[in-house]
Amino acid sequence: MNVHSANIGDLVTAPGKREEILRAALEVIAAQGFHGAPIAAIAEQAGVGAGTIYRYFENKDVLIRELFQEIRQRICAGLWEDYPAEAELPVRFTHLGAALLRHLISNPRDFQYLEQFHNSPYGVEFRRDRILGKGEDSDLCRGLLEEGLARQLVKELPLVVLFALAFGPIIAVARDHNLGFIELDEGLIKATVQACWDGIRK
Amino acid sequence: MNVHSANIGDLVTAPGKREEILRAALEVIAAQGFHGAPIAAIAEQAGVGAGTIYRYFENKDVLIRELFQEIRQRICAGLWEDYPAEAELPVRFTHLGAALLRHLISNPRDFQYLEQFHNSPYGVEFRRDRILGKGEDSDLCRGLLEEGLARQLVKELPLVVLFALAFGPIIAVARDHNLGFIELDEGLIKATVQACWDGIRK
DNA sequence: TTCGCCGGAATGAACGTTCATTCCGCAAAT
DNA sequence: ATTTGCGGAATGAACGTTCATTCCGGCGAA
Repeated sequence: MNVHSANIGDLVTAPGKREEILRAALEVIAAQGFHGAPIAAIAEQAGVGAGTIYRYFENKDVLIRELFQEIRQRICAGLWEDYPAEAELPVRFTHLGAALLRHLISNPRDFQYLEQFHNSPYGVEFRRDRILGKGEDSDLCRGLLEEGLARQLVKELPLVVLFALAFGPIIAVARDHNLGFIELDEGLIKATVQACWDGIRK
Repeated sequence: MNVHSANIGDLVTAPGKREEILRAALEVIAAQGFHGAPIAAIAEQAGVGAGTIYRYFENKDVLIRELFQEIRQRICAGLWEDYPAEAELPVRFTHLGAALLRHLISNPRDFQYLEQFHNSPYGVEFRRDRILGKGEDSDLCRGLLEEGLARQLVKELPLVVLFALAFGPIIAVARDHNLGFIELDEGLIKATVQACWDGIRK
C-alpha cells in the first residue's frame, strides 16, 4: 500500500524483499537495541543496499512502526488459538495469560522488540496501548476483566489496576526468562498465571 | 572529590553546580528521553556552558550513570522510613510495597528516568538489578520473600517469579499513574499492594 | 537497446567532546 | 584604598564522528 503497491514489476524483481528487511530489522534491533541499529546494519543483515530499504519504506520511522504493527498482529493472532470461549472465566483468564506468556518467551525477538519500542520516541504515541494495544485484541483481555467485575469475581478496582495486576507479572517474568534469570517451563507458566489470577480474584 | 575538591575559591564560584547539572539532566532526560537530551540541552537547562559539564563529569556516560546511582540511593533510603521491622511478614511486605509505590508516583521524574535508563545502552550492565539494584536494599525485598518461602507463607516458586508477582504490578500501576491513566490515592495504593500479596501468598 | 531497480558512495545534519580564550575574584604591591 | 597580576573556572565555536537520507552509475530483464 506504499510507494509501490503490487505492480507486476515488483512481484518479479522483489519477491519477499520487504519481508526480508522487516526480518532483518527485527533481528538487529532486538539484539542491539535502537541505538545499535543504523540503517547500514539493517541493510547488511538483510543482504541489500542501504538505499534499497528506502524503496520499500518511506523512512526509518515508518519501517520501525510497521514492524511494531506486524509483531502486534502476530501476538494477537496467537491468543485466539484454542481459546475456550465457553469455559468459566478463571479458565479463560489463565488460558489467555498462559498463551501470552508462552508467546513472549518462545519469540524472544518479538518481546525484545516490543520492549525497545515501548521505551523510545517511537513508542510514545502508543503509550495508551496495553501490551497488545488498545484496539482489537486487547478487547479480549479487557472484556475478560470487565466481565469479572460485573460478575463480582474479581476485586473492585479500576480496570487499569486490574490490568497491571494481571499482566504486569507476566511481562516481568517474560523479561526474566529472556535475560536468562530463569527457565520457564509449562509448570511455572501455569503457576505464574494462576498467581496472577489469585491477585485479582475476589 | 574530583578535579577540584573544596578550596575556598571554589566555594565562592561553584557552590552546587555539580548538583545543578545533575538536576538539569534528570529534568531533560525524564521529559524528553535520552534521544532528546543532547549535552547542549542539559547545559542550557542547567544554565551553564556545554564545556562546563565536562569539568564535573568525565563524559556523558558518567553523568548518566552517576545520576542513576543517586536516584537509586534516594529510593532505597525512603524504603526504610517507618519500617516496622518487628511486625508480621505480610505487614512488612505491604509497608514496603506501599512505600515503593508512593515514592514512584510522587517522584515522577525519578521513575521516568529509571524507565529510560533501564531500556537503554546504559542500563544494559544493570540488567541484573531489580528495580532497586541487586545490592544493598534490594536485599530488604529479597530477604522478605526468602523469609516467606522459608516459613511457607508464600507460594513455592522461584524467587525471580515471586519478585515479578510482587513488584511487576507496582511498576505497572506507577507507570499508569505517571501517564495519567489513573489517579492513585492512598486507598488504591494499599489495595494494589494487598493484591500483590494475595498473588504471592500461599 | 531500453527501462527501471539496485547498491553503496556521497551528503548534510546532529551529536559528544575538546581547547583556546575570556572572565572573575582574590591578594600582593604601591 | 587603589591598582595590578595571577590562577583557574567557565565558555562556546570548532572538530571529528555517526547516522539517515539522497543520488546516480551500473546492470539485469525484456
